[in-house]
Amino acid sequence: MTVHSPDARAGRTTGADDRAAKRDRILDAAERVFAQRGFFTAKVTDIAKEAGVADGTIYLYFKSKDDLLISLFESRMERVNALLAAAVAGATDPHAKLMAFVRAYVGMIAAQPTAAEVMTIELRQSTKFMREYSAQRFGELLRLLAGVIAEGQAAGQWSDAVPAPHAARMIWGMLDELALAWLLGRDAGGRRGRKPPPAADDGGKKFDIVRAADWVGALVTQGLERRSNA
Amino acid sequence: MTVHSPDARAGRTTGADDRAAKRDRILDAAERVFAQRGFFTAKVTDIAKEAGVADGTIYLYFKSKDDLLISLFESRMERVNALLAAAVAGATDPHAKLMAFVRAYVGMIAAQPTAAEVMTIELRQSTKFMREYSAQRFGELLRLLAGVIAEGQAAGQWSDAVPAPHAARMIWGMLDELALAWLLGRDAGGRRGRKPPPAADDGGKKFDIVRAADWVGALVTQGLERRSNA
Amino acid sequence: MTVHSPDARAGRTTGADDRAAKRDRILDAAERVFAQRGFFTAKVTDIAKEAGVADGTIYLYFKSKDDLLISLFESRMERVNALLAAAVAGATDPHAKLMAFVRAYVGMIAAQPTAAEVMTIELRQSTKFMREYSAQRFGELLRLLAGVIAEGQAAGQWSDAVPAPHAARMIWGMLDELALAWLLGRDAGGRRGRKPPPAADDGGKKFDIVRAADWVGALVTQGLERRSNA
Amino acid sequence: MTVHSPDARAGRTTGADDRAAKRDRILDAAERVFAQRGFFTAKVTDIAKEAGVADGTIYLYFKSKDDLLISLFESRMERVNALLAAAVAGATDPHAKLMAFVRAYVGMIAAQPTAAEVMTIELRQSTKFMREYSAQRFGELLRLLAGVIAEGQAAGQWSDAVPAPHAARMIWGMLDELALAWLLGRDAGGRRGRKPPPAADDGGKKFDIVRAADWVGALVTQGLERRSNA
DNA sequence: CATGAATGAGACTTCATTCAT
DNA sequence: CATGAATGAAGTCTCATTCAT
Repeated sequence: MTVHSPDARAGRTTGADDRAAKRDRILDAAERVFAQRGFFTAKVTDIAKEAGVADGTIYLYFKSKDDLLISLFESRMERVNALLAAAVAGATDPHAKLMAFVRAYVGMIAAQPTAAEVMTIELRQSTKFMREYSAQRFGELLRLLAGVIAEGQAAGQWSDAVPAPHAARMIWGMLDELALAWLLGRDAGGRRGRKPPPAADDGGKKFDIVRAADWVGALVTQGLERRSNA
Repeated sequence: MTVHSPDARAGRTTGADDRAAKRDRILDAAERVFAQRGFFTAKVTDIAKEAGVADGTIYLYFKSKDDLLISLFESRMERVNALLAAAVAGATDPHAKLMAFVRAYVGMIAAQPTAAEVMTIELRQSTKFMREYSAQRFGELLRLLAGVIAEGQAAGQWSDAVPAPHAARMIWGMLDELALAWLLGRDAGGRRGRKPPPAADDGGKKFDIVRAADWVGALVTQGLERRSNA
Repeated sequence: MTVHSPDARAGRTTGADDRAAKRDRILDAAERVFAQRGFFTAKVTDIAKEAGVADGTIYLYFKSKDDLLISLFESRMERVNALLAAAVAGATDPHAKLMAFVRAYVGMIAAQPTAAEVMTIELRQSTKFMREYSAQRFGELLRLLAGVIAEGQAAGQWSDAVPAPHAARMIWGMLDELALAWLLGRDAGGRRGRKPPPAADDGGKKFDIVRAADWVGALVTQGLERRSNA
Repeated sequence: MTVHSPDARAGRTTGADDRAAKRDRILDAAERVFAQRGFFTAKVTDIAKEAGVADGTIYLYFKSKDDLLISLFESRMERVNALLAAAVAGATDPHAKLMAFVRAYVGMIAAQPTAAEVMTIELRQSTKFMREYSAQRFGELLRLLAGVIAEGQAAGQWSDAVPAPHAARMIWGMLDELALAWLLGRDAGGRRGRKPPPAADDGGKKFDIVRAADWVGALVTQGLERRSNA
């Protein structure tokens, strides 16, 4: 039976897998198109074309354009959270966990800039609805990080001057801003050829995002102040 | 008062002032509507209604909806940059300058949350064009902050492990993320009544944004690590 | 009929034919609406309604309202030029060719007054752009006619007191003006019920446009002057 | 009283004259703007600016944009009809009258091309309403010409194979088409730099419109045919 | 399931006209 | 009379979504 199924050729397996595969193809296409055009500017037709399906097909897999956006966010966020959780789980003490988190995140940015661009720029703040929605999902990520901080504070290793949840926010803010700067700086000048004045560096031009992990580590753990005994 | 001015009668101001005043009224209205609906969702009609003018009047003051957005951004950004510059100028040593910057910013957020919401959420990443455009304007702010950092580093007071421009980015990221958390937490639940699970605090709920200045100060200058000699 | 054509079932034509057919339906509808309301006064909605399609459908077949106008002009002009060329080709000597041209044209006016009205009145001089555009297309028609004149002049049959291209223009002017008079006279009084004073006939009231061919023939070949030997 | 009137300076006379003068200024401005942009494309603001008055002022002299169009048409048509009538009145026999008519018309075209452009192109066929309206005014002109023809026919000088009113139409058509060709050819290539293929002359390029009077004379009186006894 | 032509609500923007000054 | 800022109706065009094939 499977042999004669039109989908059985080329090693394809079940219909359910086919369905999932096509859904993923659409999500990947949406990611590319959103990254290029932005969510509101992106047209469903563009995504369909990029995915190699008909416009109507999109609606067999997603209820609406909004639903597609949310599903994409969901999908990528799961991936991110899983990766970060694994990184943290692979370390032992709080400091190592923090660095693992930071390194995992910047590594991901560097490895998948298109996905990162969509996450960092397009998906986050598109609509009020999305904003509230994403807050929940980012919550997981933030709680993971806050857990690490709290652990370090509980161990007496880190100061508890800053409540762990807010410290987590702040660290996340650093990472996020660095990611944004790197992503926007990547193709600086862009299609408009308009370059910002190169004289005064505002940190927005090409730099090594992976190295930025060390900056975050340095700032977060030791701060700017020179240690008297260092 | 002087009766010979053609516009002085009946307390009327000059035509130029009238024009600027109405322009401002439209910008204020746009700010409120963008904050409520988001840029793409906001309709020109809504803004006109909010400003108490006819639809067509908008186009006597702005070339297009895009132009309105950019003008709003420009206007608010000037205000922000001026305020921060003044705060920094009022302080003497790098540490005081940094704290002045941070306090001025969080104070502004607290004082004008609607404006802050638009700046932090809507205006920043609306379109590719806007993104590039805003990058330039944020550049000013970042260079101001980077200047303070560099000054502290040059004075030997602060470590130069992190290049000043990137340190500025990171500090900005912290402030921005805290602002975002506070702004979204302010009316959490929103018009959809959907509340995030209250159990695990992710730092997104009501907190005192002004107090957050101290957190930033603490984290930036001393880091998390407990001083050996403290 | 042949069952193996994938589109032959149920008498359906090919998709390409469908597309062309609907395009034509829209053009026909536009012709009627332009004739009735004029190009600038005609609303896209009117055309859509007349064609029995949705507004948006127009834009699946034409880039803009302007494009629709141009396409209509193009379509009708091709038809006219082909008909006139065929008429001329079917005659042998210059005089016969001239009369064939004239008769074909007035015949067309009589047979398709709506199309003629749009060609003669609406499409010709709508915009600067259209004007330049149409000049090119009318050029073909004028060159055909000029060729006939030149042939007669070369054969020594006709005087070359008037250069052929300008003679062609003049003959075309006669035809055009007669067509205009007839078209406007057809439904004189129109929807406003305002009738021109019927006393003095200015040639604008109902007359037989087909007979006008003989007038053109008479005037063009012999002029008004009575022949001394006639 | 008149001395102190603000309008009395510079030899200006009564208020009524002022009013008429400004009305004329607006009409002249409208003529220029219509010639340049076309009736539908021309904006009332453009005309006001060209006339050096405020937008609202237009409405103190004309009921509407349509009224302005009609008044302009009226004004220019009166001038044309008066001129042609005078020319015809200055001649004695039908042939001379005909040539006087023709020469007066082409002379006018050559002398006032802007006015001619508006008459020939813009004003004639703008709207259904205008079309019917202009038919009446052109009627005068056509009746004048038809009178000349009829006179020649009555004198036995000219064949009555073509009814005078229709002969008048045809002659008018020649003149009109020549005028059109000359007007459009004047600035051929125009603002788009798109030149029609120069190879095949269609009579649309620069020629002497005044000489065209002779062509009309030749064609109308003698036709194309070579006289056997010539 | 897949297609993609068709739909039609709704957005932005223009511009003739008005009216308070 | 003159002004010109304001009005708001109306038009063109877009694009998410549907549904017959």
